[in-house]
Amino acid sequence: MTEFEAAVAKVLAGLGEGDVVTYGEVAAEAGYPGAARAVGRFLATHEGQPWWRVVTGTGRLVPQHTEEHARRLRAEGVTVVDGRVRLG
DNA sequence: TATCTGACGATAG
DNA sequence: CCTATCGCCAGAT
Repeated sequence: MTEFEAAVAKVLAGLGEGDVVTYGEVAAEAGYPGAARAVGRFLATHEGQPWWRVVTGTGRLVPQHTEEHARRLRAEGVTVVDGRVRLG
């Protein structure tokens, strides 16, 4: 577990049910602004993380995982339309 | 150390 | 709204 991973995991742990953030937000909160891709890699390689509460900067769900992603978000009360989270 | 890859992001067309 | 391209960072080989 690297410092970067620990920081990201900590930010994710702070999320609650129905809460959604972007990769950029997570990276910035973790102290690594601009490392959005690294966040995605972390979620993709590490299990046990609330990855479904993380979406792209435009509200798009995780590519190639939109089905499972949308399903999990809906389960937490998040409105998903056409593979995207309703921005409000 | 060099090179490639990916669940990203912003900009241009 | 879409796709295409470049820039970004951290990890793996």
